[in-house]
Amino acid sequence: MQAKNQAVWQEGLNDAQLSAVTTRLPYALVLAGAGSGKTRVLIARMLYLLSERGYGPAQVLALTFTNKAAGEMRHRLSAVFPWANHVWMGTFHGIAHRLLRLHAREADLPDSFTVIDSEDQQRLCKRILREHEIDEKVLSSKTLAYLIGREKDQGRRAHDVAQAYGELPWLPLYEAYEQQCQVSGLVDFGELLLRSYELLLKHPALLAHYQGRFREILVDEFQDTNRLQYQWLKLLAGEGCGLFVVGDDDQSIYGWRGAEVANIRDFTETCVPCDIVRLEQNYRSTQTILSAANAVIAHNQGRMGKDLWSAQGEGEKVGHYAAINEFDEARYIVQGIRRWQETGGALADVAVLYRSNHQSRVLEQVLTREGIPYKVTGGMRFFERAEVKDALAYTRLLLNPQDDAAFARVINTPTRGLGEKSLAKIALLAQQQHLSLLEATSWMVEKGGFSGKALQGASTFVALFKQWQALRSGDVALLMEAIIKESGLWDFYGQDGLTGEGRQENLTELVNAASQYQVDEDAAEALAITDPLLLFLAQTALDAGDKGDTERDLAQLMTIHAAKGLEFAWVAVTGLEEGIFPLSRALEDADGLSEERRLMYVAMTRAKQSLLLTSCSMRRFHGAESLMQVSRFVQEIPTELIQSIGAYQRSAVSAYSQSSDRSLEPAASVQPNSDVPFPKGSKVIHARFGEGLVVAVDGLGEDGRVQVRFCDATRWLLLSVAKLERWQGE
DNA sequence: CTTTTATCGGTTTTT
DNA sequence: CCGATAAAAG
Repeated sequence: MQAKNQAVWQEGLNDAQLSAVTTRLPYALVLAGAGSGKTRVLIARMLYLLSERGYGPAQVLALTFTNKAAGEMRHRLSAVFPWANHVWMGTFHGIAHRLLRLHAREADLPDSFTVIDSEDQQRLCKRILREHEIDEKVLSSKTLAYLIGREKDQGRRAHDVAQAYGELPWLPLYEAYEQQCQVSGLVDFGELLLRSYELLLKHPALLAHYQGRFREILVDEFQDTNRLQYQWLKLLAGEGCGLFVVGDDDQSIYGWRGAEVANIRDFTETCVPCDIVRLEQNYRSTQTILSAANAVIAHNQGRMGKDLWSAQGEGEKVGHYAAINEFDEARYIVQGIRRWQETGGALADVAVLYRSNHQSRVLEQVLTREGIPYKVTGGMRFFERAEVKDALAYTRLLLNPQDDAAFARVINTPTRGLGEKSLAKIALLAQQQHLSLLEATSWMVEKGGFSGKALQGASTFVALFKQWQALRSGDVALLMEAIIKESGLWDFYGQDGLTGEGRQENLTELVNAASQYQVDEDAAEALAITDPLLLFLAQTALDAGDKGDTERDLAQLMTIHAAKGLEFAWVAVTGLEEGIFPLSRALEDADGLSEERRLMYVAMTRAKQSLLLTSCSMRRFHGAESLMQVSRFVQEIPTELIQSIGAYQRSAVSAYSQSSDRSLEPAASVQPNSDVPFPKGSKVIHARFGEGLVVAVDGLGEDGRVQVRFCDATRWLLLSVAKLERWQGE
């Protein structure tokens, strides 16, 4: 049996991977380059510990950053190891959540505490700003939520910040926020970690219990840990527990969210003896793609150092198309995708990546027009949709009447005549009598605190909750359905026409989800929850609810952040322009450019076979057309690795190009040959614009385009699109 | 209190 | 240019 397991975990590992998997040092840092098989190493390590070193399933803890990664790990482990579901595996937040559920009392939380997301957090901040009569122009709720979040990432509460930096003007707001959450039984994402950290710190017996339990903790994507997560990790590990962390400093792209690459260096210095293993063989991309990516990332300072190599041969050159504008850019990408399909490639192997979400708009337009089916990943997630959150807020309030945030969300959704004024009255009473908003409303209904429309609305609202209380312990799906229908949400969204229909669909989907979540006994056990309604809410809190629909053959559109960890045979990275990528606002930070470059590195290393970079010389910004310069990242790729299609662009850039020999000759000087059907100076006829004179040529053959001066204007035309004919005029 | 009109601002987002 | 909020009219 041992021999069989050994065969399983060893299978197909290279020397570096094997040495990482079998290290006997208590601490190990695996610097795993993109596509170097890091998930495989993590799985193998777990199997090795379980089968070779005699660790029990309860003695191992595996931490990831995404539910997806945790799910994949669990899936792959359970394929070879039958007790996989006894291993604690989850996201940092998921495990912290579990600790808080198990020890809610010790953590000073009500059993029914609710996890709130960033939007709820921001709404709460908005309310606090209003209560403190602070204009959002002075300090926006967004900024406040961000500031609080960042401090929690550092492990600092309001009083800690005051001690460290003195009284900052927004600290009373942070304090009010903490208080509000405590009273309402709310826990935000940062709080999950901070509270569970304090839980362990304040209860030595509990800490001793967990430190005695775990013999090794494995961490995926270690470069993304923030200070608090790192402290949390070290506290939980204590003296006797091994730490096996896997990461890549070059792929740290969440610095803006508190991730500290410095944790990697600190780990090697404070956790000794530490085995450092580099995984540099890449099993994903061609050597050309890797060399290009290596060249770009080499411009960053202070790296751990790592050079990826591939055994897959050189492959084709990296393409760079300098488009006229974003429509031309999208059109060229479509052309590339078509060609990929013609060679037998599947659409599911195609990814179009961009720096910011809004860039998907034009791409979607053109892809739709050209009939290429696609899927946009990211953007609005299921459990973030307004209608879904509305329905869940009713549920939250039913479960926990103290939840003022939930109350504020639904009291007038759908509209029932309780606007700003009524809400202020309720809030005042609540504050004076130390009641929750719901209790205050109930009191006012009985004692005649409302009049007319408001009374009508408030009493139906209060009555609804009494009614639902009876369904409270029954079937969650039935309850959800009752809530959605009887609250009026269903009809409310039904009025919205076409968009309303979609919203109603989502509400139906929510009812389905409710019936599915109830069956998950593993989750119930893990979170030590018996109340089915509470279990449902706890489950949805940390879950985006996206269903990966991979069954259909669709091209994938997503931000580079969303693409991390994924791979595609054919990849286009768009908007490679100064100001877009690197993003101008990101450059304000000291480390901003480095992080943008790491993002570029991540983008490039997604590609297995074919990598196309595109840039526009003109882009519609906030309404106005602006001239763009090609991104410095394109310039950082050695000329011999790149095939420029919009050649004239490259010489026009210059501002960031270090050496002039890199820029190509202007395309106008390209000699006429069979690849250039309309050389400069030739006369052409266009079906719509009429007669014209070619004033510039760019690119070759089907990829090419020409600039033609017609009688009314001068236009760039794609040869693949425009039907030009030679005009043998006099 | 709700609907319309003006003004403003505009990254990335695993949890 | 678009979408999200804030004052002004219904």
